[in-house]
Amino acid sequence: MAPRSCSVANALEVVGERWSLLALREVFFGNTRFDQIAANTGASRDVLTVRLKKLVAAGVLEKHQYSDHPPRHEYHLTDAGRALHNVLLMFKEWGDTYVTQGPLPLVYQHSCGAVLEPRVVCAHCGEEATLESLSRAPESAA
Amino acid sequence: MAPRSCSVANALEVVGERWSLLALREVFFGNTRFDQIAANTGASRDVLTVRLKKLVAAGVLEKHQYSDHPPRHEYHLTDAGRALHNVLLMFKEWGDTYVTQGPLPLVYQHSCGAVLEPRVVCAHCGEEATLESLSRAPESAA
DNA sequence: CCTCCTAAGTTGGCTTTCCCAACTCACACT
DNA sequence: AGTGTGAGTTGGGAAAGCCAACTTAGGAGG
Repeated sequence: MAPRSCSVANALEVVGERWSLLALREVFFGNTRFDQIAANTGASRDVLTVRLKKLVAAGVLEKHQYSDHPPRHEYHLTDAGRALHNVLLMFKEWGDTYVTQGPLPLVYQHSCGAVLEPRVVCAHCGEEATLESLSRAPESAA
Repeated sequence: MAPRSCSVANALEVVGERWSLLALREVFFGNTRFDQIAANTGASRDVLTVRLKKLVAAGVLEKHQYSDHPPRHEYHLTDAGRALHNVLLMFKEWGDTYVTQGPLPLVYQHSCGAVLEPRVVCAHCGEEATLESLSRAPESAA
C-alpha cells in the first residue's frame, strides 16, 4: 500500500529534517549568517550547508549578498518562510508545556501587553479548533 | 559556544525525528495499530518500532493491550500527545499553502460549519499572534 | 491435524546520513 | 607578513535508515 498523501508529510519533506527548523528559528531571531546559525543551533557546518541549500531551493529562504568585497551572505525569510512561524510557535508551546524543565528559555509578549498564550482558532467563528471540533469536510479527496 | 536552549529544540528532541509526527498523525486518524501505522506512513517496520517506543517513553503515546489471546496492542494518545494536534495542524496548513500541488488531500470542517482556516491568536486579547506582534517578554531568561 | 493467516515485531546486510575536526579560499586589518 | 573572519569543503569513522525475509504467538478453515 502506498503511504497516505498528506500535506503534513509534504511539509515535512521540506522542513522536517533535523536542523532545518532550528536554522529557521535562528533566522526568525535575526541571526541570518551561516556562522551564527551554526553556533546557535549546534548543527555541523556540512549538514547546515546542505539544509540551507535545500531551504533556499524550496523557496523558504533567500540568500542575500550584503557585501561584494569580501563576498558575504545573509539568509532571509520568504513569505513561505515567514509562514512557518506558526509551526515554530506551536512547537515552542508544546515544548514549554511538556518537555522543558525549569524556567522557560523564552517568553513572548503579545502587542496587547499580555504574555503570549497561543491558541489555534477557526478564522470563521473565532472558536478554538480543538481535536473534537474538527471533522473531515465533504470536499476532502478520497 | 553551546547551542541555544530552546523549547523548540526540546520538542524536536522528542518528536522531531523522521516518522514520529507521521505516526502520530495516524493515531489522530484512529489508526492505532502497528501495521496500520506502518502502511499509512511508509515507515520501515524496524524504525517504526524504535519511534513508537520512544514516543511511549516520552509520554506522548500509551501502549494498550486490547486482546490477551492473542496479545494485540493499540497505541493511544496521552494528553501530551493530544496537545501535538496543533503542531500537526500548522504543518498541514503550511503544507497545504506552500507545498501540496493540486487538490488538498484533506479538508477539515470546524464545528461552526465553516471549512477550517486555522489562525493562531493570543488567548488574552484574541488578536492574531503574528511575527510582528510578538516581542521577547522581560521575564525571558538571558 | 495441517496449513494458511494476522499482528507485531526482529534480524541481517547494505546504503545513506551524520558528526567532527581540520582545511581551504578570499579578502580585510594592522 | 601575519592574523582574523565568513562561508563553506573535505575526509573518515560512527550512527541511523532502508528493505526484505524471518520469527513468534496465536486464530481460522478444511
